[in-house]
Amino acid sequence: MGILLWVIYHLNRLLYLLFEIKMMVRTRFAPSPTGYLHIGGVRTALFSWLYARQHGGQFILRIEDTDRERSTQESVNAILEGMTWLGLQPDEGPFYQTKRFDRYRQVIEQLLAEGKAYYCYCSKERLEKVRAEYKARKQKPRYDGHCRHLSNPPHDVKPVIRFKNPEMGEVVIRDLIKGTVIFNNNELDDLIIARSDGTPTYNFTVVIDDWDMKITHVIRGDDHLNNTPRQINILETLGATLPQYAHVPMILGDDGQRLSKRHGAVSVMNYKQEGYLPEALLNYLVRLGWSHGDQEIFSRQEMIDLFDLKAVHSSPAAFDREKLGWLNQHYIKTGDPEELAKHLQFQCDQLEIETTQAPPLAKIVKAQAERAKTLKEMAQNSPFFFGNKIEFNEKAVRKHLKPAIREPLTDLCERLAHVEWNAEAIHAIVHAVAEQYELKLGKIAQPLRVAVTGGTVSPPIDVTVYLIGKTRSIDRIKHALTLMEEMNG
RNA sequence: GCUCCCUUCGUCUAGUGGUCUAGGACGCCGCCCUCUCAUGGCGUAAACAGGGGUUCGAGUCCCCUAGGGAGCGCCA
Repeated sequence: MGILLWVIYHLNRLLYLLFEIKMMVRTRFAPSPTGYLHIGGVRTALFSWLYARQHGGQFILRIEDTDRERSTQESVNAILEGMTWLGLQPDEGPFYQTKRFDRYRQVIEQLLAEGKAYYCYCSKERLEKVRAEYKARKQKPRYDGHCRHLSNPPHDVKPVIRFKNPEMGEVVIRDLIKGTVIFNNNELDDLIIARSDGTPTYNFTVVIDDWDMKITHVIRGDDHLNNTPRQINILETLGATLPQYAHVPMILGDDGQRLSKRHGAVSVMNYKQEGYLPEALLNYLVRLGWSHGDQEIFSRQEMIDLFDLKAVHSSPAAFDREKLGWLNQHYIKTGDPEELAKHLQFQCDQLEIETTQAPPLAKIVKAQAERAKTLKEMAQNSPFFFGNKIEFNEKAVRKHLKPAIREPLTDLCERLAHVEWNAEAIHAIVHAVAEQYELKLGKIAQPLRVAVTGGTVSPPIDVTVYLIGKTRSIDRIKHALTLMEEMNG
């Protein structure tokens, strides 16, 4: 009996494993290198990556560079750089479509031989005319199939090659996000699969690649939903198994309009420049158009475990920088200070802030985490920790460095000079001086703050003074005292 | 113009016919904490696009309208 159970158990496991192998998930991200990698692209890449990770599958990167005019190596580099920064490394690739022209040619030849594609000699002028005619008849502009049955083609024009799209019937897409979407074949026309120079076009190369690369789930922007029926028709003609489709809606700007440079359609690397953390950006993006109950914070592993294409909204979502900022600060507050210090160093380098005089950056991170939404902001808000010289805020000086504070401040300075340098001791001294002169804590803390930072805003005064360091603090207080003397004669 | 997609607080969303006098989060405003600024805690205001159905009952299902978006290239 025991042996029987053992056999059944392992048989089940074997079946399960076989099923898993058969159903091995393969997703892809297929950008065209005609610009930077922007936030919308990152989100579809993230969804694809998550889906592959969750199912123990592969995530493939494919560069769609068939448009040789507009594709650039810089763009490819920008895409690779962005994905590396975010930790969305592909398991396979990058594959370049321009290196697969032989394969495309081969399939085109096959389609031609089987009468499933044909040469089209129509001039651009004629095509335009035909389109205009359809439009005039209040129909969708499209190709009229003129060259489908051409008996004696002209010899002086280089033809394009068109795919014979079915004229009847409909294409039913079972989209994982959009649901069932139906297109009538009579809405479609015979699309060009090879240009007159022989190079293949997008709608064709995508199909061949997804097929060859055994992509099981095509997760992409919903601007491709309209292309899908054409692609399915080609796939079916080729006898290929169809992948599952998931069309994710686009991201809108904060004004609900199409994302433009003004609101964030900038390179992802721009977010690095601005001091955002990859985990914050990813967390923000995964929650844009997708949710798991009321959960807002997702670690990378949680995203992988919980992400679900079926829970992705079918409506577009607006990009909200405020919320990104909140998440970024969350990760600044909860992250490893040593790790964050590297990011802060990066920002200082960007801003040409000298950090050799500064206390350990990890300590600055700890002190400033609560008052910075980005690392860039943190670097900009901490000049008094970095340099030797500080700039006095005139208004702050006038308000807080009044004659009455001269004596307590002098006293304070004296005591600081003889204390063991740590935040607790400084804290005790500030309190003691306040008590001695019967001042509210603020009446001594603020003048001290102005003296050592030049302004009225900084981390708690004991921590601030501690981090600025003994010598620099005392020098600055003395400097402030002489300044006061000059002011008041 | 045609085809397709979309529509819950300002924004991201929960909600899969009754538990919704619609919940959470960001933001806003207020209060508390407080040496500043923040953080944190508490709280207020704030939405089912409109109209018809179906149903005992609709934010949830169906239809129409309006509004928004995408596609209609020898671009991807």
